[in-house]
Amino acid sequence: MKRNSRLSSTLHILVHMADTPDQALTSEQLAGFIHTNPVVVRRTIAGLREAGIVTSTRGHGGGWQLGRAPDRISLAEISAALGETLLPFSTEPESPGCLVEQAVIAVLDDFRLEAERLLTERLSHITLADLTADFHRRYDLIGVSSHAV
Amino acid sequence: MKRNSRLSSTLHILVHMADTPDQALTSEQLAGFIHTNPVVVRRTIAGLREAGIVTSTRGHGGGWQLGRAPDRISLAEISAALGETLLPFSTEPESPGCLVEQAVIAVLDDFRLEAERLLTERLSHITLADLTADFHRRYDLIGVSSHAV
DNA sequence: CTTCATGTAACTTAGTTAGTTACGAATACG
DNA sequence: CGTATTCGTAACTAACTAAGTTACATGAAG
Repeated sequence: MKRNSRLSSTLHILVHMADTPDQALTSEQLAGFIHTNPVVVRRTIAGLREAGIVTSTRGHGGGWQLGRAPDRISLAEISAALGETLLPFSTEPESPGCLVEQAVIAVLDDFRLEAERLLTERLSHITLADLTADFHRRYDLIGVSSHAV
Repeated sequence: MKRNSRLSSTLHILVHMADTPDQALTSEQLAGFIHTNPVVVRRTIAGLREAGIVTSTRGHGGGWQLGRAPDRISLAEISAALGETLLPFSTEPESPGCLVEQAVIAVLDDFRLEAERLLTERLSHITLADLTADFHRRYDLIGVSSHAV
């Protein structure tokens, strides 16, 4: 199965937004960060706007900004707002009435429910602020090492 | 993203195989259980054969059987043998050199590694025998209730 | 040596997602 | 004003994936 890069692209964009909190970034600029098209960006983060994670303003000087402080935006929320599934397997019944299938689906659904709870719990402890902090740590390290050389 | 039903279909097939341990089931019969094509079945469970989870024999009277006892076949092994990814998101670098991307990928990879470890651990505690037991429990319940009525 | 079954390659079809074009709606600025 | 800028969104195209299908070679049983 093909893996989805929307979560990682979106986080990339959001960290850039967190890094310039005083100015709105246009879809065009955001698209530049992840080498894609402005329309793709708008489409992708439309769900984040509905979740209040980002705000958008139209017209001159408009663009995108974070909807609240980075330490109050968790990866769990972002993932949910993107409409991503944490677990990729489906348990749609395909042979209604087959007891074997019912048993398989029951066990798999139990597992999925518990797994989703667990993963969401963990993702809810990682915030955008953690990502920007990690970024700045890396940035400072580069600075120090180039200074030292 | 579209969800993958290969794990659940394969489990369905395997429970049927576990339920008739003394006879080999043909791809044709297995395909019937999940309403698909024999070739799709062979292709799907080819990986399970390589993992020793099932065996196949050709020619007259041939077909598929479990490679070992159901209580020694875990869902973790099955999932791995299918080549499924437990987590659907990718972290391929797309802007090499971008420190923001590096930070995002580092955090996401950490999360994925830990999540995969956790999910695999849980899946390794669920065996095919658990599934067949659940199936028989359901089967007996139906039997009892129709007897009672 | 005929029949049955798997193994596998090659092709077709369907469905999903990214990318693109186009244009309407809203906002700022002179 | 009205013009430039920017988002919102629909519609289309292209690329990719996975399932389904056909065909045939290989191997085993009788």
